Amino acid sequence: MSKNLVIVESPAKAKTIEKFLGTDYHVMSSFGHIRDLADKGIGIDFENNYEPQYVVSTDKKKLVSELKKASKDAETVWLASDEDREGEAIAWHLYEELKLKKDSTRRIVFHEITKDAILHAIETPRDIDVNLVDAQQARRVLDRIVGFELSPILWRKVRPSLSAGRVQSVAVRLIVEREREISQFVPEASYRVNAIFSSVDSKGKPVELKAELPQRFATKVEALAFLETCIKAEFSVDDIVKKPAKKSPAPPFTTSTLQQEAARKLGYSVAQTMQIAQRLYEAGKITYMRTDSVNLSDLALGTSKAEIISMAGEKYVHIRKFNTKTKGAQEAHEAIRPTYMNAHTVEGTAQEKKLYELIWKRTIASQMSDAELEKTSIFISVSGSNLQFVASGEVIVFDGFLKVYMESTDDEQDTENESLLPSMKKGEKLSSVEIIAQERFTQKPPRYGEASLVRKMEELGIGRPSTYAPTISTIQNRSYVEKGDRAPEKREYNLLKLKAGKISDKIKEENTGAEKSKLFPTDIGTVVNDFLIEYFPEILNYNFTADVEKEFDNIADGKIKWTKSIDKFYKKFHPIVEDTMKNSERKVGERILGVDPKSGRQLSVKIGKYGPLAQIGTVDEEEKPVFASLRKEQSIESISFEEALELFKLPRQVGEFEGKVMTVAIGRFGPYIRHDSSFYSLPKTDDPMEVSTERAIEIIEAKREVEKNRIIKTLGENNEIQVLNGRFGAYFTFDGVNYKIFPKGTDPATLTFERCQELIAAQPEAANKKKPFGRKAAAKSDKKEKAQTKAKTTKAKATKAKK
DNA sequence: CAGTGAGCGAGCTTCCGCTTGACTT
Repeated sequence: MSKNLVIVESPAKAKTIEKFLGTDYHVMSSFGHIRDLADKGIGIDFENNYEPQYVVSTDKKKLVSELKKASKDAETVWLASDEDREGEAIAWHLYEELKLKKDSTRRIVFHEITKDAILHAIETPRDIDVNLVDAQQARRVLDRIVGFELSPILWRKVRPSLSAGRVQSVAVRLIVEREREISQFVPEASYRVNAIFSSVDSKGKPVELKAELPQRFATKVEALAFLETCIKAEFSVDDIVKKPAKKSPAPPFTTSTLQQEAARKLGYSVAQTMQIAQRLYEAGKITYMRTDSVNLSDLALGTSKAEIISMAGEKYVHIRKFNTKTKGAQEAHEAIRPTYMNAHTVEGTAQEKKLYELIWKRTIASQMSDAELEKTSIFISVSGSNLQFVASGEVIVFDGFLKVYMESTDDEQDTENESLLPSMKKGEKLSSVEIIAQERFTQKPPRYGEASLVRKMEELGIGRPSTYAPTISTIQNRSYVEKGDRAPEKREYNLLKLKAGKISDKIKEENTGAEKSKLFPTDIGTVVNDFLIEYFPEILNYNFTADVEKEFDNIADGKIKWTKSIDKFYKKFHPIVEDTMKNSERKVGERILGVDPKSGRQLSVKIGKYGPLAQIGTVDEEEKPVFASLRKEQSIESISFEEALELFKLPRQVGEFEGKVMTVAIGRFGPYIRHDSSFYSLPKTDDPMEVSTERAIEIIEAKREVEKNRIIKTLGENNEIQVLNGRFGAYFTFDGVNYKIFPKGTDPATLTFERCQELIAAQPEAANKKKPFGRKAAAKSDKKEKAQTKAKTTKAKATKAKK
């Protein structure tokens, strides 16, 4: 039995540390927090000075009893959770729950997992910082109060099962407001002028030079006037300016910057990035992946230096210490870096390799020299005008860190690759090849993607490295926000071109506004957001978290008692909750669009039981209202009167077939024809408003034909196996499960019952190999989770009933 | 697997932050 028990938060960390400490130390992991506020009810005793009611989480019961046993057997227990607010609280909860003794308990901390750091920590133990623990209790209780008092208001006033909270509601707000900025955006046009000049170099070889006019023209008249003067103008090199410039590497990765770069460079979602990073961490390949620190350990700096020298030479080394700029960063860990800097790559899946290499490059680059550039600008004067063209070029004099890594940016539209310019002399005459004035429009603000939302949240100090990915899935799971694409729209622009002394004037077309994998607010998200902003502006304020963080700091510094701080908040907050519950109106986002010209009744849109709907008439009229669902891409906020009216043209009857009517409508899976209680999907090429009787019959018969050919044969005494024709070729089903037929080229007609049994036996492995990511898997796990909690609650109910 | 949208109003839902598995199609 070991004399010492060390408890850390992460099992991977436990494994590493145990190696450093030797046989006298047994290292165990708490797997994060071991207990939390009680889940039934609010878990806070308001009568008793906000006393938190902590319970050991059900999935931690077994672990806690193991820890308890191990702590009893040990002479000394070392609480080595992270050195931040949550870590301190974890230590305290362990102390309380394991009923540890003060004399035999030590609190130690280290921010890097190196032998020196850990041995040093063991030599310098301290007590649990009660003030820091209290700051965490205040954080926890505040979040519980906000979440559990706001959510029920939404259940009553908007829709059941909704949620609100300090972090998620602000995240949704960002997206709703961005969407409004975009829809209110009015693009402004101006004319940008580019020119191509030609000359000959010293050897008499012709060279071309691209230049741009820094000024833009507001109107076509001005642009045209400038081109007119260019017809007769002489062009000459007025000045050549060379300026040295520097580029510095970005700091090593934090959780947030890793998520952004992995999204930009590798196209991963934030959840994906975290899953892959977790695997690399567990395999000991990288340091901890949930961190807000850009700091590297001395060990890492040393090995990086050695690596750079062997790779590129001494002059590429520039050791740097980065400082975090992030609001509220707690810096309990190092930056995300490779464990061993000399490993340029790792074994593993393609995704793991790519992410690892990204981390390796970023880390190495952060310790490399600046890149040195020379920027050249050639100013070209135009006779008869005081405007000047500018040609700019950039040459890398010394590549420095660019040898391994360049950070990406979000706006990749300005990819004018500035390169080497031909050498020119002052006063040199140039002739113009062509000069183009192109109408350009100001850009809409971009929608947030997952990673750019994380960046914004981090900037506002909202959320923590461990919660970025979960928060993003929460707001999507609650259907406040949807990830989606937007097809580009065509836009006309004007192009004026001066060539060979003539100006041409053309209208051209460009694509604009295409978006991929961006976050869009849903109607329910918008309605909930507007409701919360109306009644709880303080909580939804972007600075709310920053303000309460200051308060928590004061608690941590011992300047104020946590219960006092919470009391101050609650006394203000709770009355508003009560008042809103009593006096606010139900919010369904109703918009009245006008009057239906046919019936003369009111046309409106709102959120209904099953989602957004349009409605003709009102419930208080004698005649019942008529309803129609909004299409997937429509929203209450932006739908027009005409578009809403259009919805009522379906379902529409398209005639009779075999004595039964055929109706065309649009359902969850798109347009369909219903006939004799069967459904027939409309091909994309058919417009549901136009489909004729003949065409509808054609579609029905086509599907029947496919159905007829679907069954190849049936096998087994009760036909329990069916061999069928599917979209991807023949397959067979048994007991509701589909099975592949192999080897390839097998004639399905020759299959026997016995052969099918063999194939069934062979399939489970094949099915297990493919692990799909994404919506399906997520929806599944969500469902399961729900089922589990349901089981839990029914169980709880049963035990209650027994009592 | 495609329709619904009043009601009797049961009993349910919900937060943030710290950690990893547990499941199948």
